[in-house]
This record gives sequence, C-alpha cells and structure tokens, in this order.
Amino acid sequence: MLAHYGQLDWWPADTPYEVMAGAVLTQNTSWTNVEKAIKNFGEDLTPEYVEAVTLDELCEIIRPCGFFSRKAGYLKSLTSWYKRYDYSVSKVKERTLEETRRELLDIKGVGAETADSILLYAFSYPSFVVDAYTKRLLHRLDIDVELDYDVIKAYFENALPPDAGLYNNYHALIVINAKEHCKKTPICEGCPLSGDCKGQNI
DNA sequence: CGCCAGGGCCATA
DNA sequence: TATGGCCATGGC
Repeated sequence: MLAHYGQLDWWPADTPYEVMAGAVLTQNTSWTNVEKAIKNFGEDLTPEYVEAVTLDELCEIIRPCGFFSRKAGYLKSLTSWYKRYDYSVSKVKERTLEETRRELLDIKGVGAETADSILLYAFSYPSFVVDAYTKRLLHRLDIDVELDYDVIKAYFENALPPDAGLYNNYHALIVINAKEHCKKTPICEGCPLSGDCKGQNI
C-alpha cells in the first residue's frame, strides 16, 4: 500500500483542534456527514468558540453528523480538558503518552479509538489507531488475532517501532485503501493490498 | 425501502 | 467482563 499510495501525512483537518473535534464527530459516522458538520462551523471550529457556544447551538451546528445531542456534550468535555493546557499542543506534550491517554479515556465520549486518533493525529504521540477498517483488514487477510481493540493495538505496536510518522501513515493507508477499494464492492478490484476481499463484511 | 458509516455509554446478567 | 440497546443523519 505504501508503494501504491505513498506517504500520506494524513488526517483531513487543518489544526490539531480540528483533528480532536473530527475524531469525535466521526464516531460511527461517515466522513461525508462529518464534513457537513465541519462546514457548518465556518471559521469557528476552534476551542474558544466551542467553549463559548451554547449546547443547543452546538447541536444545530453538528446535526448532520448524527448522534448530535451526545456528541455536542462530548465536544464540550473534550474542549474543557484541552483548556487545562491552555489549548496548547506543546503543553499537552509535557506529559507522557500514557498519562495523556489515560486523561483522554477519562473524558466521557472518548473511547479507545477516539483517544488514539487524537494522540496520534493531533499530538503526534506514537499511539497506533485501530478502527473498523483495521479489524476488517486483519480478518480478510486471515491473520490470527483476536478482534479486540487492545489486542490488535498491541499486535501492531509490538511489530513496529514507536514512530508517530509510521503509525500515521499505517492507519492512513488502511483507511484510504478501504474507502477506495474495499467498502462495498463485492470483489476488491484494483486493491493493491490483496486484490480480493471476498465481499466479507467482518 | 433497508442498510450502513473511521464508536461509546449504559444497563443488565 | 461480556453482550445488547441506544444514539441520528445522509448516501446509496
């Protein structure tokens, strides 16, 4: 996949905070719907704005991405956490990966995948991200790993050096490939990975 | 129409 | 600790 797609330096966002917000908004939601929500923010997808806006207004802004009443609260909580670091990436990074991961997981609405996405793509910590695409890929390749988040995460982290750039691209390649070739097509025609995912949906 | 999307929380046993 | 219901919109 690296030979096919190259180095992607990924996550569709312009700032670390937009990565954080996007990670919440995309929970069990297609990215096209997330884009509509992001667009509704206009120039206001900033921690200062989300902190100041009312919950009801926030619901209306993010409505297109679904689960809006929950996600609005999640965004508020995540933003409050970030405020403790003065909305500063470098201040967050004064803590270790493990410390920051634990703090993120303590936030209501931030589970393992959301936490790891934020750690990796907003803060460049070497924390491997596992998602539905990753599980589906392993299954289709008949790799003998339990389809459990922490087990899969350890599987990759034990096999790869703890390099944020590497993890960034690894997950990016899996997502890009899945979206382009392995989403709904019965046969993965043109898939540079296996060429055949047998139409299986985990 | 029905299914699904880059999850996570909570109640229940 | 393990499962199941629930949250909600838009694309296909």
